[in-house]
Amino acid sequence: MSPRTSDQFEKMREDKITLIMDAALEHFANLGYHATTISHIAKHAGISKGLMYNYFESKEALLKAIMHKSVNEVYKYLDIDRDGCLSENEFEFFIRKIDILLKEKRYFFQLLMQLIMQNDVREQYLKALHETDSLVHPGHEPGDNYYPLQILKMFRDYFVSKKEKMGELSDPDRDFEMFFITLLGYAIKAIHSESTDQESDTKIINRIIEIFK
Amino acid sequence: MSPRTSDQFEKMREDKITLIMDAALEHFANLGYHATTISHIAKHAGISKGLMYNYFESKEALLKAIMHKSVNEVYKYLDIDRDGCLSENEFEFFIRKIDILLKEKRYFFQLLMQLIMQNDVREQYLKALHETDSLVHPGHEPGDNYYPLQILKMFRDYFVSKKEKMGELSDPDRDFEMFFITLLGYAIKAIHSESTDQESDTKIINRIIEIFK
Amino acid sequence: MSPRTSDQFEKMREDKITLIMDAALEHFANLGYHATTISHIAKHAGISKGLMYNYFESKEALLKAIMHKSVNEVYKYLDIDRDGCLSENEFEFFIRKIDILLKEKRYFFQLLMQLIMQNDVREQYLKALHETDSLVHPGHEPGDNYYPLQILKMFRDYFVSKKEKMGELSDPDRDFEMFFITLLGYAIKAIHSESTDQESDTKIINRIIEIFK
Amino acid sequence: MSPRTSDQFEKMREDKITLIMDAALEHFANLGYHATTISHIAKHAGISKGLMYNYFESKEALLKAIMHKSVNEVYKYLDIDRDGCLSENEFEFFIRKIDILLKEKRYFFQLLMQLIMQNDVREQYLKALHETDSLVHPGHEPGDNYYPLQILKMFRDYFVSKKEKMGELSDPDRDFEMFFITLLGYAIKAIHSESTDQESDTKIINRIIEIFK
DNA sequence: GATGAATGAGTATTCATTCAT
DNA sequence: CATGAATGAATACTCATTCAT
Repeated sequence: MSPRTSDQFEKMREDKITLIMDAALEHFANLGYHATTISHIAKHAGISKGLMYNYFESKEALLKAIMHKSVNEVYKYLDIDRDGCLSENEFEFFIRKIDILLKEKRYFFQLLMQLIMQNDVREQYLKALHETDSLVHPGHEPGDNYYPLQILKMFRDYFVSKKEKMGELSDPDRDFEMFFITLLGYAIKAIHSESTDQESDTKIINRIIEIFK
Repeated sequence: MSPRTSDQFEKMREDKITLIMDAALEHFANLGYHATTISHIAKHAGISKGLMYNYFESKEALLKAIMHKSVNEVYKYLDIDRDGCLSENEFEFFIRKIDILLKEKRYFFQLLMQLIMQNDVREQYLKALHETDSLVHPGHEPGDNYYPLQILKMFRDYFVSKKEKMGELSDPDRDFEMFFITLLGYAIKAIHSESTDQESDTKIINRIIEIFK
Repeated sequence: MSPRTSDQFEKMREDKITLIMDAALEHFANLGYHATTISHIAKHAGISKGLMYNYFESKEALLKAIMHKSVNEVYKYLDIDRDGCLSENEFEFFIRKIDILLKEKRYFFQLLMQLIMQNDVREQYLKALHETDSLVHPGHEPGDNYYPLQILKMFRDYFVSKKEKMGELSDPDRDFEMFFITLLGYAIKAIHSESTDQESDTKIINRIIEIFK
Repeated sequence: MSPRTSDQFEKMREDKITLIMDAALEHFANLGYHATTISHIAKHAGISKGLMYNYFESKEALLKAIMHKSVNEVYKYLDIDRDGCLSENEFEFFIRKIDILLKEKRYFFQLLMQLIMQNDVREQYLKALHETDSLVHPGHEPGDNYYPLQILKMFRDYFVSKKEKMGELSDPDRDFEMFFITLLGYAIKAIHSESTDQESDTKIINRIIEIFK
């Protein structure tokens, strides 16, 4: 009888926004952004088409909101806000964390990969990532694009310092790139394989750690 | 003004088809299949929209024709129609061939990746690959999907026989998968990096050979 | 905390209605009826969309209420409910009153002009004016459309009687029409000119009086 | 059988564009821009909705094209590209021309008036008129907005020079403005009166000429 | 009364596909 | 064979109106 309070409205909004984003992310991941219609999303979220536009200005705004939120969640989970330096144990820990993320946020990574595969989107998206990165780690300028993402830099540093410590003859840039492509390949396989054969995946993760740690 | 022979006509037809397919492949790779319009393709190929429909039944038929042709070209180039067994030298040779292919058929692989990233398309496309595979290698049935692609089987066999020969303690399935994801990661990086830093790429390829040969 | 009397409620109601109508009139005048949204109006009036529907059945009902109210206010201000006959001084007085009205009710006249400019609305609205006119002056039937508005009749009569008195050779119908279009042109200029250059306007009003008095 | 020539296509395009613009202008004038739907226009023009977009980028582009074309036609008909100075005979001639224009291009002027009545559109449109004006009369800069339209300037000059010649005590600015609002009032009445009572109109036009010549 | 979330019919716009020439 | 005008179904988006609280 009495009108809803501001807080109640806020709660409703939050819930609905989450509902819509989840439904949209799933469809975007499965069908691709362009092939996904607002009708699809609305039906799957159990709302009317119009309601989506109460919360998101456009289909593209919805996509950006999803990506932004997911990227932040990933950042938060990875917790890279430490000294920016990896010990060997941290290295292993990180890789296992990433593996968990890949599976928990499978839809996000599927969508991310799709977007990155599109030449026109990739450049634009990488730029946005830069900015997010700069915001999270204020030490870096938006223009500073040698190591666009802190997390990549951290891993590269790991291989550099590893060489120093070991006095090895290895090439840290090459090692880093080998590590990067191996992880990339694993990620793609992991997020797209239907039967999550966890045992097989664990073997691979262990092997990656064994090789690169 | 002598009437053209039917051979000449056939030649013109082929040229036109190639023209259209090339234009379409480039756009599909850059913008994605859905975001690419027939108008775009036609304008870029220097023909009218209507003409496209003289050669291809639909946009989807065009896509399928492109994929079919490209897959065949790749098969042909890789020349896997031998005894199906890899020696060490052949292994190295293969990887180097694949690297060349990735760069020469960059647009095809970019498109292929995009398609494979889409859950609904992937399944369907993998099935089609099976069939192509079966056609090329009549020993296999379309339903037989343990080794969907001969080429994959060949590589797995390589790792199996390597173990046998070496009497090593390695796990050939794991090694094969490590090899697969490493190559996959490399492929994605190679086909999408703007500046084809050949030197850096060669380092990686050499390292891959060094590790897995 | 004593319960409000129904008079107090009625007063609040009236205030709210006025608030909404004022906000709506301003937006209708600036953007046009169709381009103005209920959301715009509600936000500008500082109320919710839903509340508007407590006071007005629909957007169109709101428009009609605004027009009705404004027309009545204009009628009241012009006070044409006398003997229906204009002396020369009354003529001058009237024109000056109209000038004041144009500026005080600028938004109303802007909206009125917009509506009148639309062929489909004009006819319908003129009919409604007739009825209002008939209500105010019960001597006239709704169908009687020779002198749709008493005020126009009064002015025409003025020009007729002026001729009679003066014994001039003038054509009262033509003079009336000249007067009408001059005032119409002045009105449009006056209500739409941003910088209300009162001096210049007064010159014109004086000139109009000089010519037609 | 043989494909159409470029010329044939061009002709078809021109015809269709004219057809669409005519249908659109009529509807815009009758219902207003916002209340007119593309479906309305398409149905009235006897074409599909989609076809409109072969010729005009958007509904707004269609409106602009119509206005641009009409303004140019009016300019051309009025032929103001002479010495920019009006003799008394030319003055009379002009007014009669304008009267003809008002009736021949009734829909355009109805639409023009509607647009000008909308505060937000007016400013924007006047700016566009400036530019058109500057293009037609290259002596004027876009920024020069004292006399935004050559045609207005010409008339004002007429009243200035009239005073000089006559040595009268008149105020040319006031006279010009009286002339302007009279013509404006006449225009509005003329383009909106259903029964084109030509006789009555001619009387008024004659009177206007008599007064202001 | 008051709120703003929710609806859905309606509108502009796009684009694969057809077809007369 | 070749053209591009033409179609219409589908899609993103808007907004007056309703309704649970």
